[in-house]
Amino acid sequence: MKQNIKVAVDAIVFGYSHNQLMVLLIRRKYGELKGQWALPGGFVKDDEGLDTAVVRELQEEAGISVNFLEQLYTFGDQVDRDPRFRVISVAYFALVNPSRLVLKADTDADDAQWFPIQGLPALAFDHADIIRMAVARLQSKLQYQPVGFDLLPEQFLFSDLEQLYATILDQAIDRRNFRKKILSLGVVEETTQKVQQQSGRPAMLFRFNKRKYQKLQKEGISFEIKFA
Amino acid sequence: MKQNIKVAVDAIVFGYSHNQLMVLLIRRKYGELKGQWALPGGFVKDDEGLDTAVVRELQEEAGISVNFLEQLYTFGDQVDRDPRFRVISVAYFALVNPSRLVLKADTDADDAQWFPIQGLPALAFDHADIIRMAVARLQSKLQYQPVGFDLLPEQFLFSDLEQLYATILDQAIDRRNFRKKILSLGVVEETTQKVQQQSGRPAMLFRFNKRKYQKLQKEGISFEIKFA
DNA sequence: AGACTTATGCGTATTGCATACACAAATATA
DNA sequence: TATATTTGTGTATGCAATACGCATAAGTCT
Repeated sequence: MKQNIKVAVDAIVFGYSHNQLMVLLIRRKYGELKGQWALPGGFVKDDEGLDTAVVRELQEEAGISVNFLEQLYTFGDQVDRDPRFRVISVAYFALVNPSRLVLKADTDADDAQWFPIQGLPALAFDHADIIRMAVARLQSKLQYQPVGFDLLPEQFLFSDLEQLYATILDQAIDRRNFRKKILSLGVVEETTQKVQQQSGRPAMLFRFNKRKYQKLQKEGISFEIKFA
Repeated sequence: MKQNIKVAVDAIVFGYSHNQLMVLLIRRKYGELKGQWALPGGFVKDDEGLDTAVVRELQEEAGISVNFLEQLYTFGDQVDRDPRFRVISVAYFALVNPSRLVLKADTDADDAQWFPIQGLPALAFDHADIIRMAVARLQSKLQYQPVGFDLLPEQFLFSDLEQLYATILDQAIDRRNFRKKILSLGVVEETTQKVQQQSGRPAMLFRFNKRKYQKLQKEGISFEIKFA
């Protein structure tokens, strides 16, 4: 059995800070593409699972562990997507919340960096395409799964959640209807704490109800078509 | 760069006949697992894309070409899913309509066969898991994409379409509401032909409006959440 | 101190779509 | 001719998404 194809994993890690959707990128240190920015990832070892490989690479390259991880798509239709040799890449979709957003300087701090989704640098390989697909996935996910939890801190303002949806979906949101919708799902709870912003009425802090959240994450948000 | 992982593709091909959901399986001819049933598929060549590989394998192993093909998932978390050596498999989801349902005897007719989803034989590798995931995908797809077209003949009865949904989703359907729903999407058109079944009122033949169908297939069926 | 600005929090009317359900039409068969 | 069988259509109800207005609680400006 002769076959000469290498298997890599890549991760698109999304974070949310300062009202912006961010993506984690790594500056390549070696080889032809040295200096270029790319998604974190690398080759899979012979004795490790694909999932294990992503987790390891994220730890090695950015010292980060994620809140949410799922397979996105496997890129391998184009034989020459890697200029060096034939590589197929299993791409993973990941989310981190702010408490894990800080990049440890395991590797040089300079090599791993967050970029806002609108201001990405030139990327190696087909990584720009991969990110585009990941953004689409995030957007659609937002509509049928309560994903916000994995991007927000423990406690947050309702306006934060609203901003997050507005930013990622890139559309205006009616605050009142949004609130009604989210509260009706029962995934967020009011805490007893208030927070004072710049000016205006102080806001209540909210937190996610983890149980209901995880339940809904599995089941999906309540819309199924029922003919019967 | 030392890595010893082989890349395979497998296809879950669904067909629909005699009011049953069918899956295409292949009997393995060689090796340790000789005689066992498995999904059609095989190793990817060094100079072909993943998508090309699936199409080729389906042609080689069953002499079949499909109506719909999309990537399902890549299986590679378990290192020993293939007893021979490390293999990751990119699984594809495919649909064929009855006009292509016939298996050419390219290979022995005996080696490729349709099985009803409820009556599958013992399967090699983790192929039973793969099929389970594919069925779930088909069921959910049915709810947000007009998939029926790729499983039905050019012209069909409304009751066929209804039966198909009922069979795959495994639930009873209210004929009147189903009809209303589907017609409101505008993807099916009445033809001028009537057909007489066993007894009862003769039924009109319908066909899909390909344009609207393809449009909806890309956009998804009309439910987005709009907060604004 | 009072008027104004800013942001939060809540309520109500409307509309559209999913659901539930009943009967007429057109054929075969007994 | 009556009965069974399958197709085809219509209407009432309820819930959820949308649209929209206003009160509340702060800071800020004059």
